[in-house]
Amino acid sequence: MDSPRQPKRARPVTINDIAAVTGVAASTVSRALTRPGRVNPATRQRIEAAARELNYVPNSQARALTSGRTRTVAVLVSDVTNPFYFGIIRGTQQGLKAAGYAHLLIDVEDSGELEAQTLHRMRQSLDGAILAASRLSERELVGLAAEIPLVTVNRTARGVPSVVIDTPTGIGQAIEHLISLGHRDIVYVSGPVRSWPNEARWHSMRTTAAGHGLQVRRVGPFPPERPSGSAAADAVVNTRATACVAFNDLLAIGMLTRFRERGIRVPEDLSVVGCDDIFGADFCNPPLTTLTAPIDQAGRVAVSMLLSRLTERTTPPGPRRSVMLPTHLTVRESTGPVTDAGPTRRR
Amino acid sequence: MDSPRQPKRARPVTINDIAAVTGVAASTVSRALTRPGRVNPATRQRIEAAARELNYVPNSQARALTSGRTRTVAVLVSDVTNPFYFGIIRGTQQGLKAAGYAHLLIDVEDSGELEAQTLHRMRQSLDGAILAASRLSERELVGLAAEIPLVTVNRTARGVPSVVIDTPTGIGQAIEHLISLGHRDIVYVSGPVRSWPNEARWHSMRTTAAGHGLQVRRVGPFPPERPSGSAAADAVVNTRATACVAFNDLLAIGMLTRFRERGIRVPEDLSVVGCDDIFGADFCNPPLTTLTAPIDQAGRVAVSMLLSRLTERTTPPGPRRSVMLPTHLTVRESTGPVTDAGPTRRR
DNA sequence: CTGAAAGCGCTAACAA
DNA sequence: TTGTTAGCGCTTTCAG
Repeated sequence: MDSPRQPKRARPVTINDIAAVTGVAASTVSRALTRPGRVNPATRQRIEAAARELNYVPNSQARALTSGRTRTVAVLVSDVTNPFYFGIIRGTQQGLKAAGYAHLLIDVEDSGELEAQTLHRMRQSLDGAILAASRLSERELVGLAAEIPLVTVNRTARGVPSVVIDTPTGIGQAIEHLISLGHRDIVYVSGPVRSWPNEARWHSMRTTAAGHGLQVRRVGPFPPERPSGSAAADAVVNTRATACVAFNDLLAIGMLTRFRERGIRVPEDLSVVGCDDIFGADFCNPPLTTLTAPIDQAGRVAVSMLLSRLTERTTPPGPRRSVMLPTHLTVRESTGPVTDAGPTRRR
Repeated sequence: MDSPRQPKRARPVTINDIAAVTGVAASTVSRALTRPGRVNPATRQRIEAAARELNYVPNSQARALTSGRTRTVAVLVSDVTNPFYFGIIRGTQQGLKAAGYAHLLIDVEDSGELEAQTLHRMRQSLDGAILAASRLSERELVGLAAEIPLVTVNRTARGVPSVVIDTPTGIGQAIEHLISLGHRDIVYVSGPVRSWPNEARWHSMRTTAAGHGLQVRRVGPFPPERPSGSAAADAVVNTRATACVAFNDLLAIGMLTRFRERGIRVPEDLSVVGCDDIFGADFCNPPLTTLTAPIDQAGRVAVSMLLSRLTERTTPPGPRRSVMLPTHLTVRESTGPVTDAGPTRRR
């Protein structure tokens, strides 16, 4: 017959074409393709054969229009530039692809407003969304969660499922590691004060130190980026502390560079601990002692929580509303025993 | 009236609701919203007011169904894990967001088959796609390009617009840099042989060296990942060359780690040059001399080429079918003058 | 088990 | 300038 081998942007094959070829109604084709078993095995086979023959691909817009499901999930990150999110992107990509969902990547540039707006506008084209590092208020988050299924990462809100990486507990380990090396004067290099993880880390650090009869100080806040490392490093040196814990690896790596410039030796003059264990933390100079966070895993878990919510019949109080992923301290070469030489030494 | 503040997943507002409220036909609402100017300014204002009032959000599936345009572009990478693609993802994300397009991220895992299949299946839900590091054959690529607008990155195919990063020319610079440092025995650490950039780099290296009366050798191929750096490093040492150029930074950084383990000093015993200048190349140990590639820019340019094709009325032979982006050599600390001590020295 | 028919929300002729 | 009328491709009652 007339099957001109799909010329440029040819009219795509539809279920009607299949119906015509097989001599059944379009609705039967639809059923055969979406709910086999609800259809006579014989006709089903004919339909499937025809579909294959014609190289049929279902039109997802049309499907979405009637079914309301788009098989698309958005992943919102606050800064595509930050390697931390690479892990999230990787993890969610893997999870979603395995489940046959499309992965819509959205950079909301640290703007809560943009975040809310985008989510609201896209709510009809999404089955759900994963929010990594949301800047939204609890109110906004809860409101949005009523519009569209949401899972947050490293952020909690009443009734919103979340996966949080337990860095605070890890911070406790880090502090004990430093104390065991003889450090008594430890400073926290703060990230954005409005960020939930930042405050949690600082709180945990203070508590742990207090448990050992120590007081800790804090410098900053600094934008959690590599260039801020310079100012942060200078601030730490100025405190005369012998060790510091940085909000994240990016900052810590930036600091390392600055210490090197200033002739301050790590770890001899100063011990440095980072957070996250991002790409690069193991090959910087010196390799960074850091809190290894299961970032990819967080992405995968977030996806599976979201998808299981989507496939639930109704909305019963899902079993695991929220999961906490443990971190562990990875000791490399940026931490060492405290020495007589103070951190103020210069070459 | 009855505006119950959108309860859970409420029936979304449609143009019919707006039509009812404003007392015009649905088609007028549609026009007012998509082609203002084709409608009476007064009624337009009433419609816009009502739309805002009701918090109307157009349904993109429905729009796509009739208009055929989805305002979605897919970005295919062959391995989300590779930092090189982070740059592409960043660049495309920025470009697409600025133009109001959605960014669908797809990892095709180095499989040409998966690549072709995915593209074919999604062709109706995409306005176009950007292929970073395609593994498809020329034939397949040209075929697919007839189905859906395509732009390739670092890959060319007849009639398919592309943006290619001119690393080969940069390689020439790198070789001259090494020669000027006194190196006469330089080896290429090969990436995947089926990869177009790999062959181009090798070819350029050979040609440049020949122009200086030098012969170069090649070791590998190695998977372009950090862990392969160990084997690559050992292979290079075995050649007794005094300098090497690696297919990419990932491999080079992996090699650096291995050299360090074996007590081989870089650059005293051996000079190392990478390619791409990915995140980390500047803070590894020692900081890597490498060919800085404008990766983000490549992503942005690819987007703008694609979008300009999409908005062209027909398909006239677009002015710039293909662009070439220059690279430059960034000299850091992994290259230095050749010394008497051979590279075979061990601690 | 299958067919007919009614939309999903929107756009695009074609009239008026 | 606006309204009417068809669909886009698919799913989903509701009959048969």
